[in-house]
Amino acid sequence: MATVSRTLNGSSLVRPATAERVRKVVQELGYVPNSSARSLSSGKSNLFGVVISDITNPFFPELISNFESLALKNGYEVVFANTNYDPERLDHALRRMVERRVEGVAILTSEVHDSAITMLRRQNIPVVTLQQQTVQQGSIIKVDHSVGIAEAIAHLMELGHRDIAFIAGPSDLWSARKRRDIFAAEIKRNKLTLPAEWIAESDPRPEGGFDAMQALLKLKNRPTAIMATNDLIALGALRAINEAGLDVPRDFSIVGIDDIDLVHYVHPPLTTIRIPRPQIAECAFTTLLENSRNPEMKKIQSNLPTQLIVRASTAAPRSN
Amino acid sequence: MATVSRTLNGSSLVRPATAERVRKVVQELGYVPNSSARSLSSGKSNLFGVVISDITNPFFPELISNFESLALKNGYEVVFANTNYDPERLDHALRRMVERRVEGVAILTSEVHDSAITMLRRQNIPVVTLQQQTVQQGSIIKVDHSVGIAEAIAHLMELGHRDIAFIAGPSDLWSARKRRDIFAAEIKRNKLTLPAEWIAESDPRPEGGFDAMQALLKLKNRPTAIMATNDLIALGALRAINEAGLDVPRDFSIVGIDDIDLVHYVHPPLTTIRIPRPQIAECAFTTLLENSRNPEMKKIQSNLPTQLIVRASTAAPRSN
DNA sequence: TTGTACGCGTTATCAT
DNA sequence: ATGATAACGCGTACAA
Repeated sequence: MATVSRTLNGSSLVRPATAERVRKVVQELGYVPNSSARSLSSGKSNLFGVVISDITNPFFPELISNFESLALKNGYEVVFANTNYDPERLDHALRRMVERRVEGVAILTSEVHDSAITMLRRQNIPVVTLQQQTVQQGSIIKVDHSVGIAEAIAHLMELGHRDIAFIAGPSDLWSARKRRDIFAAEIKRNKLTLPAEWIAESDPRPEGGFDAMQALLKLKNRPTAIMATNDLIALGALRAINEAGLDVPRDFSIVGIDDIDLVHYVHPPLTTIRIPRPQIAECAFTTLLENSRNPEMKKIQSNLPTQLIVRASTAAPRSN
Repeated sequence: MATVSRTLNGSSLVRPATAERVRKVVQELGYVPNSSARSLSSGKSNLFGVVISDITNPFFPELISNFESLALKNGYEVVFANTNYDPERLDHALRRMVERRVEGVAILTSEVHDSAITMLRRQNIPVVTLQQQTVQQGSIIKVDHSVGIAEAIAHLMELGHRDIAFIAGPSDLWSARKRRDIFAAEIKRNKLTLPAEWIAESDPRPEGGFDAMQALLKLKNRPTAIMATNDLIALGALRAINEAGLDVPRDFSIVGIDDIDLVHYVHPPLTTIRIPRPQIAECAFTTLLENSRNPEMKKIQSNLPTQLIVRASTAAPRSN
């Protein structure tokens, strides 16, 4: 029994001939080790948890895909959970992850309460979150949106725009408020005017952007450029513009955030602010890995840049 | 100890007062049960596995999302794996699922070898796959593509098209070959001509569609309509057409397959053949649930319809 | 209604 | 280099 275990775990304390014999029998019997028993006995789960808020937003699958590849390469497995923007589902998901004794959790949602994380910390489980002002525990991946947003506004101004609206995400999501505030601050810094009605609030999905844009189209004082808090919203806005018989970038310039692959494939390809997904995934993984090896739980902070990617959805405003 | 276990599992054989006391202590200690120990002892993992081939294709996240919701509602958890079209990763994923003693696996990839499934069947694990001719074991979800493809061709012919090309997926994927063959048969049935060069082969991602369409554009005898084996490929083709300065549907009509949400949000919105994702997810889940309750493992076969959804990417050909 | 004791499949510790 | 045996944390049959 012990020898079998040793063989399967590649211990060197087993005679090659014996190992061979073991492997043969294993093969014949179709024996597959039981990972529950394994982790119960060893005290190691070899599991990381990843929580995201919307698997339907292409931003996240790429994150997951990258994280999973890294994990597999390092002999870890990954459990996923999709909260669908529902805090209750977040709690459920984290709970289940604790039950599985994951060795670390990456919470890559836009909103996390401290209470959720406290549970994890009580169990001494390393946590990494995306930058969230409300959360002060665990390691944090900061994504510096201000640079990208500043670049975007500068780009639009250079093209001649002075009337820029912003379609924000739901204001109960901290990340959405944060991006909106950065936008507003940057607008102010550039001494542009920003009527209240140019800040729209939207569900973070394309439908939301569609609705928000329809509202903007009804305004008497229309902006000439639209920035959206994510690409999906920007796509929804684009559709609303098209359905109104108007054209991008002739009638409106549009800038998104995220740089999901699909913005290449719409017409016109979207100008957007790239959020470095591969780096986020890598950063989350390595942070978890380090934190789980070093139980001292020193907080790791990282700061990832954003960057404007200019494509065809921005141009000089029509009146120019 | 036993009383604690009973309390946590909601046994009625516990005096309410005791139960309350237990819960309080549990709360204070921050105790969370260990699911490994639980499933080791009970012999039940309460786990289903889901394997998909490309999490980056929006077709799959919706599948996952639906499946996960159903599972949670029924007290099950789900482990996912993304094979990235790599048969080796499929084997790895299935292996890990067996190690976790999942109570069923849904293999929702386009290609599965019998050998992979044999391992699962040896362990008496229920399996459900999408229709795959090579695989004869386990339950099967059939998706009837022929109806949708026939509808699409009829729709194009009604508009006046007679020259229809097909961008197929990689011919080493059985599902890709199958769709292509159905298309070819349907073309023949309608007595249309189908030069060999109108059957393009493509990577199943937008880049593939882009490249394939560029090749089609170089042809002397161009088709007037393009059908693609999935929506992502269709989006790639659409982009290639746009970049060539041409217009859809003026210069080419395009029909995709899948009906992913995003095809609403490109311009023009894509005509496509809807594959019923929610039903696939539900069918996969209920099949697994039934099969895992009834260890007799009777094969369940279901047949799901496809349906043409007409939007704005199809119109009469220009020459008409 | 509660507590005791064994077993689940594996790893780890000790002998051998 | 190998085998016996005690954990790991939970469920459960059985005793109390």
